[in-house]
Amino acid sequence: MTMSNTGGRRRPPTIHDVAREAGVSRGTVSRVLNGGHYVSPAAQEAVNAAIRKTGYVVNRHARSLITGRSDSVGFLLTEPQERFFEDPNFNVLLRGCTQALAAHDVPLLLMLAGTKDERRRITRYITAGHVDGVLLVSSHSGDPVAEELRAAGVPLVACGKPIGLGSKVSYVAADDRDGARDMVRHLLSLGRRRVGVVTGPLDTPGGVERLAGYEEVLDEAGIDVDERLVVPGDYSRASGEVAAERLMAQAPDVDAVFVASDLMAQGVLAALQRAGRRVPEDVAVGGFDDSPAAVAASPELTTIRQPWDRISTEMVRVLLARIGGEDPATVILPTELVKRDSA
Amino acid sequence: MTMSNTGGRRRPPTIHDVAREAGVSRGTVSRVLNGGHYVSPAAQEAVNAAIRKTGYVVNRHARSLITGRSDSVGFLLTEPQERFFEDPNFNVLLRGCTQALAAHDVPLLLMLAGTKDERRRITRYITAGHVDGVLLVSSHSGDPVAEELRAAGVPLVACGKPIGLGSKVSYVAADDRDGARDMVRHLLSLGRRRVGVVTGPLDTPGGVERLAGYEEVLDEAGIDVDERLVVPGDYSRASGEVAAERLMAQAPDVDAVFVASDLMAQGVLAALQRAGRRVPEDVAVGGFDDSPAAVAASPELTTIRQPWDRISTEMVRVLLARIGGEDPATVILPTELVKRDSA
DNA sequence: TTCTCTACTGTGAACGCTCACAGAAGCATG
DNA sequence: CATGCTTCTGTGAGCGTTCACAGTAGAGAA
Repeated sequence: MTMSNTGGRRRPPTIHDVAREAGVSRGTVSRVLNGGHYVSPAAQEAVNAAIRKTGYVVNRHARSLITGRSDSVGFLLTEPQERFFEDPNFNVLLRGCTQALAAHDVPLLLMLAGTKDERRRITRYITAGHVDGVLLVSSHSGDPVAEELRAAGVPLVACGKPIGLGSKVSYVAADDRDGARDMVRHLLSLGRRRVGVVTGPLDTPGGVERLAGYEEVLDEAGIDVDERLVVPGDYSRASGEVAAERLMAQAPDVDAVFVASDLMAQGVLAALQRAGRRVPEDVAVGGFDDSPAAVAASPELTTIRQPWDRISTEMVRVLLARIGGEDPATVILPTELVKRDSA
Repeated sequence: MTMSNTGGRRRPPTIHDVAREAGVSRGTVSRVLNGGHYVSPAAQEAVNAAIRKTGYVVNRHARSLITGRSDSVGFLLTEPQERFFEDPNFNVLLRGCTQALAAHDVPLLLMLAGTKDERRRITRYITAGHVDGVLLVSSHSGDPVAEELRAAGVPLVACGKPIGLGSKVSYVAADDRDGARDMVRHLLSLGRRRVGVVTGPLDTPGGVERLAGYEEVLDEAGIDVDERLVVPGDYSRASGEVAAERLMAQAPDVDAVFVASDLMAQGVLAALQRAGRRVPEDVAVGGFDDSPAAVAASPELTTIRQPWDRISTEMVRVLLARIGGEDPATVILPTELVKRDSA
């Protein structure tokens, strides 16, 4: 009654069995397994046949023990997890990374650093070399886990530009600034001249960049930035409502708003409509993210789409390069303006 | 220029270093690491001090090589991935499993079996013993991956009752039938007597069970099941619309509908309202899942909540027990009726 | 012939750990 | 005093790979 799960599992074949089957030595089998250089075609074929026949699969533990690599990578989320787990874009990212890694036969270990305990455990786990590198999702500044990993020399690729980490960390990000520029240009092209902005948190690169894009386009159009049209937010829906009310109070003649997230834009829509302003007739609204909130909103939000699928494949490419000892360049990917009804 | 990532990483301490530091042998250190039986308090303490001092972390590859265990488990998704990745409940499940495993110091490997190639690769990976067990998310019948794993004797715990797999597979599920009973009883308690049902796909256990619960309660209330009130669906929003139209055509006097998923219920609401029926005044509607669709709908859906957080912790508990050689019982968890506006 | 070079192959050692075993020490029992 | 039992400790072997090295065979050059 205690060994119910052992039935059917037998000792798997080793490289030794394959060598005997193929009539060669362990060394030759190993060479075939690792690229096949300096192996005669005959031996090559014999080994492959033996592998097929025996159903041999390499024992990764034995390999790792000697190579010092684990041939696996971690996917580390240090953000407050609710925010990301509720964001479908996060799912696209996670799925994309998993699949891109699978193509290289590299397993992905999911790591969630919520509590202090978990953070310490995960840091030890990673610095002990149990993974070869880490895909990092963490946008708030001064993340201690990320800093510790960087200091320990763990290959790291961040999603979005990390704040406070040295230049040793590669990252892959959407071009926030350019996305913001596109949106604000679009609003101007509709003839609006009193364009407000609801920013993201300004201790995150995304928040800073999106605001910078807004200012650049106004500059370029010869419009002075009016401080009364700039209102801070924190990406949440509630902060969007508050911001919109402040905006209407400070600058009643506002005729367009660039909102740095779709969630906030939902709040902005609600506040505007409550105040009797029609969207987009009286005030045009542009969001950011192309989240499901964008189509759920009414009117449907014009917004900026980030290329999450490409972000994931690029993150994997860059991380594997970094693990391989290269020093790959950071990647900035273009965004896309999605026109719907709100602007 | 090619070894940028090696800077800062040094050879980590081994069990040997700890033994020397503590003035004991490798064996004693190993015993401390694995539970501390047959170790004197003095040695125990000396070893722990040495571990702290050296910063030693066990090399899991070396351990796995000899124990044959990997001390990791896979989280395998064989469903069409879109469906699950878009479902926030799936996120809760994944997060819950990751955290519950982390508490046991067991890493979770995320595995997505989308294409045929991926399926073959993953099957080989798992049957080769690279993970000790698998948390399985796969509800459609006759899943070949699951069957192969079961046949290979891999410890398996499914989420939801698996169809077509033998009794060797444990599972953890919400009590679909009881949830359905609760909802239909609730509809009857509102005085409704012409209660229809939009079923889920009847080749899934969930679909079958929810329908069974509906029939049981009608029986219990002495009401004959009217075939015209039973309409099939496939959990999608579109199928809900179609089903509602069929329902109104076949049984115009319908005054309540139990819909086997919130998504379908959204479709049902839309069709009913288009036909001029008021919800809940003319027709009461009950959903299932308590997904975000439930609160996004108007009126907000009365629905059945499944305890996804508990499902995940139970899945982990059962899997670890099974890996440990026990034969744990299957777990059925209670659901909860969430009353909102639609019924 | 003899030497060198290239292409290939086999062998022992090592990776860091656990496990089985042997043995020591302490104490009670015959 | 021998014997047995319990509690604790050290040692050697081995898990399945890779890696460095030595060695072989054959081709071409001197």
